Amino acid sequence: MDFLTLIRMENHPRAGRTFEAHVHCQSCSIRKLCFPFSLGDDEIVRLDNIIKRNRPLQRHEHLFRAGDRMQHVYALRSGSLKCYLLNADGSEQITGFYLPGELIGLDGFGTGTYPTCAAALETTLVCAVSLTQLEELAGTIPHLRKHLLRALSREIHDEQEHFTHNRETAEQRLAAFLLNLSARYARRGLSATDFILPMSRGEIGNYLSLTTETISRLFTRYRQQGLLNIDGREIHLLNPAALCHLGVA
Amino acid sequence: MDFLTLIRMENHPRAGRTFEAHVHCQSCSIRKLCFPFSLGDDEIVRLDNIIKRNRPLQRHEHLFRAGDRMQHVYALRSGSLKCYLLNADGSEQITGFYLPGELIGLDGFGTGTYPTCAAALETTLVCAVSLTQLEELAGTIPHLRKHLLRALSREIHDEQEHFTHNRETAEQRLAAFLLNLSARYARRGLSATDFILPMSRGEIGNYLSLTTETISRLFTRYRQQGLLNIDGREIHLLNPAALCHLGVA
DNA sequence: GACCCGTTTTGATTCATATCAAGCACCCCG
DNA sequence: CGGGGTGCTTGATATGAATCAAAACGGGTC
Repeated sequence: MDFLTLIRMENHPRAGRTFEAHVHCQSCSIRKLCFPFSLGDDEIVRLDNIIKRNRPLQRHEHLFRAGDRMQHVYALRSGSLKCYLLNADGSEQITGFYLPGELIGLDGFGTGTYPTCAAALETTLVCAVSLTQLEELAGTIPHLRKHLLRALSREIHDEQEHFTHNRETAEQRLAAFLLNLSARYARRGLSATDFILPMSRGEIGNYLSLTTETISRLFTRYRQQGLLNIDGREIHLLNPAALCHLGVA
Repeated sequence: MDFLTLIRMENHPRAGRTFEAHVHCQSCSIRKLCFPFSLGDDEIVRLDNIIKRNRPLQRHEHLFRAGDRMQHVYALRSGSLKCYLLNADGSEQITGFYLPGELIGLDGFGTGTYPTCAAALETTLVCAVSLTQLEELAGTIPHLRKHLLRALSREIHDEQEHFTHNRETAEQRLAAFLLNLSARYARRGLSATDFILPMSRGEIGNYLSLTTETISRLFTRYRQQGLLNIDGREIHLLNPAALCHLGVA
């Protein structure tokens, strides 16, 4: 039995059995992240009723692939995953990394099929929300309707920001990326300065339109400048302010 | 009186007076582009009732600015405009160009304020849809609800595609840009091979993360290769297939 | 017609990052 | 314990587009 499997079983002792039994939106610790608005008791139950909890995905396993019919929107419960487009030549272009509480698959509304593939970066749990039921529910719960529009809209803005960074130098882009991750971990109550990168240097590079080599060199340079310590995927930000300054300068 | 003003008056003889009087969604030639789904007579009237038609915007005039409270979503009726983010240093990053039938301002749902500025590239007419009324209407017209999600979702996908192009060469990116414009004009019943670029070389460059000089050099190169003719902003695609091939290769 | 200002074109040079090429570290596995 | 795979690091070189610079063009104004 390999290390990952061990970890998985430790975190999720009921792996292999269904997860329905003991977790409900009513008591979910990250509900405020997925659906951050007040719902009546009745409404929460209706939301909970249409949510399926899938067995855990393992590293490299796919949640869906580009072109699959969109039947669910997913909320990430634990772990992390990446979404990527497939280029004509078969290479992948990572469009985003997702952390707990974030919604995945919203970009499928446009055509009714997912435009991207979604793959787990580590052992990952998601909640699946049936599309047809979600759309119905959106008709009767104005808050939910508004939230969906917001989530989509925010994703557009994120893409725009991400795009804008492309005109900056490699140094600035990586700094902005690290700070973005840091802020997202902090929102989840985790350390803003110490965290584990769930993705490889190559994946970061792919996402930022840089090469593995450039990412690696930049980490070395940051380390030499005393901005951070990094050992493998374990990162410790020593001077977030300076990193931030890089991003702006 | 300058040329632009003349043009405006010629196209829009009622400029200065209200436009409400004579145009309705019921009879609008591009309604299928803004809201491309079947509505009952009653529903069309309800949609039409919440739409305001503004006086024309002139070149460089703004529809809204980044940070403005989002009170309307806009449908472009004629002309064209650009949306851009303001960077910390005050420079602009163009996030998109809009043609008739396209919806503008959807990315404001996220925060309730527009993240971008929107400025007319030429004399331009828009229909303004009140946000609160649109949200109400979305509650009762499922098609409309679905369409909004679709429009947003599609915009995400467009951003992703646009982003992906960033890893390609300048030559490929400009080719993809021209073909994209061409396809959009064609959808509007206009020529796919002959059209006027509503934006400057600098604006194209800004949008594609390239410099004015590079855009200019590329146009010269395309011309030398017999791919197109271009005179000022008047463009004539001679070999779209080869241009397309560039984009893929 | 003379001048001006913004846009476009063209050329020479520079620079950031990709590419090519090794070597290293770690982990799994036999 | 040794072999092989994968991901990471480091170095040398190449290159595509930016930058700097200047000239050409067009339209608008006086």
